[in-house]
Amino acid sequence: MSSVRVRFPPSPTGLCHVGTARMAVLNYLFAKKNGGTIFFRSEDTDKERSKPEYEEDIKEQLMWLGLSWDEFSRTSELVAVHSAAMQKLVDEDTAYISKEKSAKEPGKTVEIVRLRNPGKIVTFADEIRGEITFDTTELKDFALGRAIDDPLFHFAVVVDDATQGITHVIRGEDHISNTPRQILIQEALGYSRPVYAHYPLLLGADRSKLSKRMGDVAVRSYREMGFLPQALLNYIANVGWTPPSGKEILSLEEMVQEFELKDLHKSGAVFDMEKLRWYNRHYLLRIPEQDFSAGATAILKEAIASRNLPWDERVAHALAPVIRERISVWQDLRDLIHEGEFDFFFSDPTPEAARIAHKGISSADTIRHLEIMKKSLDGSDDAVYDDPERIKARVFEYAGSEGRGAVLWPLRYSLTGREKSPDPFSVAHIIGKGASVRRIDNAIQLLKSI
RNA sequence: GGCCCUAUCGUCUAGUGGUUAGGACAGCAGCUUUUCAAGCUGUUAACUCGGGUUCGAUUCCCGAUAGGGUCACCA
Repeated sequence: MSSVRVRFPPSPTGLCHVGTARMAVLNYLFAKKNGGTIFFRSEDTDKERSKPEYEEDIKEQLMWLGLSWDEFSRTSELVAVHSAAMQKLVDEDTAYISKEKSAKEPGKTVEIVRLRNPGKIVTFADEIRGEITFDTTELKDFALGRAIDDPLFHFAVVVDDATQGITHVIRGEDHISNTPRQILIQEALGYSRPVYAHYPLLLGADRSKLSKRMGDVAVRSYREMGFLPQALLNYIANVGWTPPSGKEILSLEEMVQEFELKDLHKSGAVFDMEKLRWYNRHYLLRIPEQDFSAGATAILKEAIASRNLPWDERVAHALAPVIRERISVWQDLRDLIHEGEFDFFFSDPTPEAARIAHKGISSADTIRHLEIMKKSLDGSDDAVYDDPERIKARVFEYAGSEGRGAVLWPLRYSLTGREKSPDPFSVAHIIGKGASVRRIDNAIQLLKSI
């Protein structure tokens, strides 16, 4: 039994697409599970649209996801092999050169190489879907190359698959209709047939093939939004495949252990951003505190600067736990800051006097409560501010006896100037003693002035 | 339109010739809570339709319908 050999055959005509990443993951899992070899084949047969930077992006994003490959080839560099194969077909009269008017350049005549289609019925076994049969007559004498030395996609694919000894072709179902013509080329060339497995496509919200029109499809975009590679990898592998264990959260190693082609689904699946966000939050919650803090600080620093607020390293660091509780993806943090949700951590808020008192509580009582809070917080030594729980312990008994809302609402509102925010203990901890006391005092003065 | 593929909650899915058709995300409710977020608990919601086969079909077969893919001198 020959060993397994699979391929990642992206065409470098655009940034790495999530569909490309999914193709790579599925092939990777199958290869690793079976101790196989992976060929990364850059299919740059379209000279006009292929760009080196796209090839770079695809490699970069796949590596970012944690994938790897064993061998690399570039279709354009194998043209000699393709030409020889095509020439052989022409010599055998299995293919012929046809002089035609150029479809691209009006007026020009070109020599297209076409296969003499035997027009037979082709049946192939698909590992996921069973037997699939086509009548290839309708394919006519399809084109193999724009010239003997300028192969078209299907021809190059077949020759490269055979030359590289590919045993399993695992690709999206959009290639099912391409399979019979590739088989015709294979047979003309006398190659053996690989095992085929066509998995379902990733769909947009409208259930059509995921495309740029539906929003972000570039892996790079997800990376820039702050999705973690494990989360994206886990998600794209799990939509369209269910491991026997039924687990939803799996590491790449666990996926390899569980992978079987037969567990791939048959029907297309809608790409669900909410589910992806859920995966991301799961992984974000598990990254080490130090790393999370460093990541949050970097984003905060830039976003806070863009709002022209003074930077405070200590505040930023203390803010990390609050941030972790509120975001699913790093981009959420940028959004939060740009919406002004976190301004009060870096500069004193401007509360409205009328909103300071809790509902149904008089201004006089509120001033009294705030005076006591201020005194209590002012009298606390700095160590108390190291831990929100200690601040809470400091004021909670009073709040409990006087009515939590009556005391805690004005305290929190004084500190944040917002109807909605994290709790006052966390806020006081983060902004520190000086700012806390100052803000409470501001609120008291504001209340007295009306 | 021809050909091909597919069909279970809104979404991703599990599953079986006899089940209270299970889970996850989202939603909703409650708890907790000064607010928000988080967390915890509970909960709404599905077998596309019509014929067969069968004692019995969500499950097997056929058809319809719907959705998708593909029909290049793109990949």
